[in-house]
Amino acid sequence: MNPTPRTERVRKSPEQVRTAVHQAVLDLMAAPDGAEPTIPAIAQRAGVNHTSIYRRWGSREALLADVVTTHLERTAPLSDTGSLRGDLTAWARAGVDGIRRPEGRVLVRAVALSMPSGADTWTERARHFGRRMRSIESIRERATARGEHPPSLEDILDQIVAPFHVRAAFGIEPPDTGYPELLVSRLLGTPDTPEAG
Amino acid sequence: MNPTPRTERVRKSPEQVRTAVHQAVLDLMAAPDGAEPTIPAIAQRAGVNHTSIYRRWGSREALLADVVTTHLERTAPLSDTGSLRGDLTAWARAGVDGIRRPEGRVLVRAVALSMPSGADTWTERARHFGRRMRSIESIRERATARGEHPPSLEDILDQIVAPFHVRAAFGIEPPDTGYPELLVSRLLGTPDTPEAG
DNA sequence: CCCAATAAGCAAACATCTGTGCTTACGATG
DNA sequence: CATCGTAAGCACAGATGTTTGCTTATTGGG
Repeated sequence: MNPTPRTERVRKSPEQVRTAVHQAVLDLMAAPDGAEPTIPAIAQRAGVNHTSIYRRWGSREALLADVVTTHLERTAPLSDTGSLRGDLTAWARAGVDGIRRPEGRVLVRAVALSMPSGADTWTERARHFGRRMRSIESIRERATARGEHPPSLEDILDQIVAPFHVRAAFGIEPPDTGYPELLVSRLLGTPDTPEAG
Repeated sequence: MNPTPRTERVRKSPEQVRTAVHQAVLDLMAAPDGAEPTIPAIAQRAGVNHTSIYRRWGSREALLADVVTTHLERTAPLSDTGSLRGDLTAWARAGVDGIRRPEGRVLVRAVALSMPSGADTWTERARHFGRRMRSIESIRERATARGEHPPSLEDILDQIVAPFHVRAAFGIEPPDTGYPELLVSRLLGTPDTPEAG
């Protein structure tokens, strides 16, 4: 008896769950409706039980933060080009590629969505954002070590990072040629001329 | 008999509901926890039944969009200073005041939150954003009418608007002196020198 | 003054999201 | 091969958000 083979329920390993969930998040966020995915929706898409997600990550914010850090660091291995200008341009070029293709746009939006909205909010948000700015900081540090004088983090934020976030958030395509170079030149001055500021 | 006076349930007029709900949205978004307010929460705060909100606005996005357009146009009567530089500086100064005080930060965040996340998303988002950029466009138009040659909308977006949105979204305070002038000078060049672009 | 249209309030159904206790598969260790 | 710790799956409960049918106060027009 028991002709019904109980179920072909195959249990995924923790690593499989992690992978499947990450992919599901990226897929859902890249989907045309582009809404913030819910935990149950992610679970279904990933083919795992939603309780696994709740127990492992606890909140959607934490999950998104995990996805972001994982894939951001994978996507941007931080090219060390040997010059401040080169590093910044590379960063910006990665950003352009990022917001031009859906799967990259996703990450930029995910950064915004993974912002903590709970209790201590403002300082917490700033700290969280600081974590995302580490790649920029390391670019500055390398420049300083080389004896260059990089602009302040704030100036880089305003002139390089901000345009990407706004465009990703609002769906505005960047110019298709020379945009990274344009942004960097605004910040550092044109390659030939001395700095303007 | 009937000693219990049934209830002193006073019904609000449509206009009262509208006002109370708008104010509740602004209050809740300015609150320290800064989370996206839910419809029931808004209703309770406003002292109205939540069904009234559902029936009238239909979705939180629509409600936020309504709040934004109403208060944005009230807050920024668009000072016409007589020069492109003056207008842009005034706009930026309003932006600084905006993200420095909670009740203003609210509007900047609300713009982001009121972005449509539904069906046609990207074009829809862009259109929605375009609506928010009208004030900038009118600044450009006035400048053109005066014979000035204003920068492209895109350049203004990147260099003036973007920094505000990013800072509002991530909780980063702007420099407390000269920030509007700094941004405008980057875009137009310093007042004394000729344009740098 | 009366009447019809509009929209607020109420209650209850409905859907969805969040969290908990328990069982059980998997993998590591001895 | 036996045992144990970890974490996935399941069922269900509780909280929260969304929607609908109905009643009734308010408003404006005849």
